[in-house]
Amino acid sequence: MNMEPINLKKLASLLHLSISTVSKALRDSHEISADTKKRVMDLARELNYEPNPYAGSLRKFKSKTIAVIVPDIINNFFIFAIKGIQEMAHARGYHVLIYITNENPEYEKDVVRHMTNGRVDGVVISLTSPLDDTEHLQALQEKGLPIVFFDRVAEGFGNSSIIATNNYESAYNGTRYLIEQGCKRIAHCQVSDKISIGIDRLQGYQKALEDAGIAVRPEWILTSRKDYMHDTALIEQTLLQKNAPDGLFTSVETHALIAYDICRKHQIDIPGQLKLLSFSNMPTAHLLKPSLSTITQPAFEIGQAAVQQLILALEKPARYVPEQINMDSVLVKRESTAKQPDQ
Amino acid sequence: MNMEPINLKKLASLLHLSISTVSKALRDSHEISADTKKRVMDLARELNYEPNPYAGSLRKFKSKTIAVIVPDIINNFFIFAIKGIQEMAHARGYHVLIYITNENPEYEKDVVRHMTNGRVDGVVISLTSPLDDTEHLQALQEKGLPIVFFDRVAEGFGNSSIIATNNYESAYNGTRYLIEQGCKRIAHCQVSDKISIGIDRLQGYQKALEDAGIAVRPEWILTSRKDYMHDTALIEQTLLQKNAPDGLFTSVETHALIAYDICRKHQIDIPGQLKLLSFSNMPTAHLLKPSLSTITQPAFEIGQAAVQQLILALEKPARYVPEQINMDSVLVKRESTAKQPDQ
DNA sequence: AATAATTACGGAATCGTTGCCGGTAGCCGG
DNA sequence: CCGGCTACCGGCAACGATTCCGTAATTATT
Repeated sequence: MNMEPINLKKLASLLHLSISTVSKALRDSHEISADTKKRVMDLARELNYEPNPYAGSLRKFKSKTIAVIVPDIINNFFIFAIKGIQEMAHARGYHVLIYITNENPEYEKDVVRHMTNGRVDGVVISLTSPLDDTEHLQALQEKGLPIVFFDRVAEGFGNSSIIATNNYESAYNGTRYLIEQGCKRIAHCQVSDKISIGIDRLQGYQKALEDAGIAVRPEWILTSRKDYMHDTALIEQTLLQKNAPDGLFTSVETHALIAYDICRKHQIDIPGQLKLLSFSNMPTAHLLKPSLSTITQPAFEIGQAAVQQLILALEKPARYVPEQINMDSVLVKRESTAKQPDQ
Repeated sequence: MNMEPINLKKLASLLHLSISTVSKALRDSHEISADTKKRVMDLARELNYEPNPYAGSLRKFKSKTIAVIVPDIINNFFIFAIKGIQEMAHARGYHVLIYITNENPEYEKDVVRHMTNGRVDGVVISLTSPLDDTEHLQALQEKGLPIVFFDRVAEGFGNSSIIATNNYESAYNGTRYLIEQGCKRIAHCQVSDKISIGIDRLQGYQKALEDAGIAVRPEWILTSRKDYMHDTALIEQTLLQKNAPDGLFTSVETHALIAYDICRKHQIDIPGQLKLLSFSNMPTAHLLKPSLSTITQPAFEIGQAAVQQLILALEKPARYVPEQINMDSVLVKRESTAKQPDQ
């Protein structure tokens, strides 16, 4: 069952040609006659010859492989982004190694560090590490590996493109929308206070409150620890306090779902007592009870754009200039933020 | 910025040692003195030396890389399975290449064919190809590459483990449950009539009908073409005909969501007019309106088990015997199948 | 004290592929 | 008839790491 492998040497001996001739024939070199090319290609096809990718990588310092590093996969944003990354990469002939850091900065560092050995030509990453702790990324840069950030980005990396959404504006508009719907006490649940999207979205939220003349209450800025139990307790306690918020703006769909569960448990009416708005790419948002108002990012397109930038950096380094691409997310208004009769 | 690479040669020259000595020292060989080992390891750590994986792969015919091939990624079953695969693989020191075939058998064949070149040590796959068209998998087998199937499996591959759920029993129990809830006219939407889970689930559905003395109506066995428009039209037409089904049992969550949309559009009451049951791993099933009754597979565990089997085949081929592991799925009863007062 | 065994290291081949260089045969112009 | 040109092909040295083998120096054995 374990057939002996077919390689150039094998082909060459069968065809009574030299290895280099076979190699050139397969690569359609002009140095080889049409006759010979045909003989070589026919036999290669017949024997199902597939060049060993690692031998080529060793010579050419290119692996035609990229890494995608994401904090989480149980999150529809990343699912759609990965789908975009995957499709674009394969369309351009690249293979995709996937790494899930589980929101663990130490693990992310490990993964990134082991990436300096030529296994991949470039990296597409959505960070879980705090913005002030990025030496592991610097190391990659120094090795000359192109990096493209998406969604959770780090700025100030000279060579790196950044693909993100208009987080500040989205959060501003979302918060203002909640205010327009009658909310006066809006809490915000951020994914982290140390990463880009956490900071940008918080600022948008704060600015919208200020512009409406509403004081920002620090105790209503909830910061996730990416721990289900902790986050649940934090949100629950906030929603159950006296004079509780009448609006909740969450930064990831997980927290919106937690809020749903809490409201069911304690019979808090959405949107009557609490209006809920969340960044989310859930395909079921419109089917929930009540349907969930969302700020939806173009996740698939973000993934595609990230890979396009990366491949540009890899294949036309001369023509490549790092770009900061900002895509618009859309606010989809549904029942969870509906204005009530008495409001 | 593009620092010169550090490899064994570089380390050797810096340490005034030979390449082979450095290599052995790093691998903790007994041939090397403790002194030298320490000198080597210290410098390697200081310079952040990472061995080139492809050079080793070339010599040892092992890449420490596996491929996971799935038909789709916008499907929570595969999401959780991929998470399980990923975690287990990384825990055992393997890298994971991901390929999404988009339910396209031709693309799957392409991917599999290009896998015979040593890029991966083994393959974890959920099939999209019909059961009677598996030469591409035979080719892998002949090359000696271990394959582990999960969920959508192919039998009769001597070397291959199979990880699946009790599809027949689950479908039987699910259908019987619908009957117990008062359904008399149950339609079934299968994912395909040519793959394992499609066939097994259909048989379970049919047997449950027979055992209840209900005739199987072929026109109520809907076969997906994995095309959103087509599937929507098919289900819509079935649900709108006169004497329409009073129960729908779908094999993938996508079709359940389609059914939700159709029912909303045409004001068909769930569960009043139509009871809905679906295989699904949706985290939002309990939050839908109405909440969705599901048959939920242990997707994460299936992914883990698949990789465990694969690594066993790779690392202890002598001790490895192909296994057929069947895990139980659970039927979660919710509103979409609730018995009505008059039933 | 002579031989055997052990320790610690270096040399060189090897994995499969690429690409530079060189060589031969045939053809043409001068 | 010879130099130069093109078309076509082969030899060989890499790429980075592993591993078999060889060897010198030191230690152990009888």
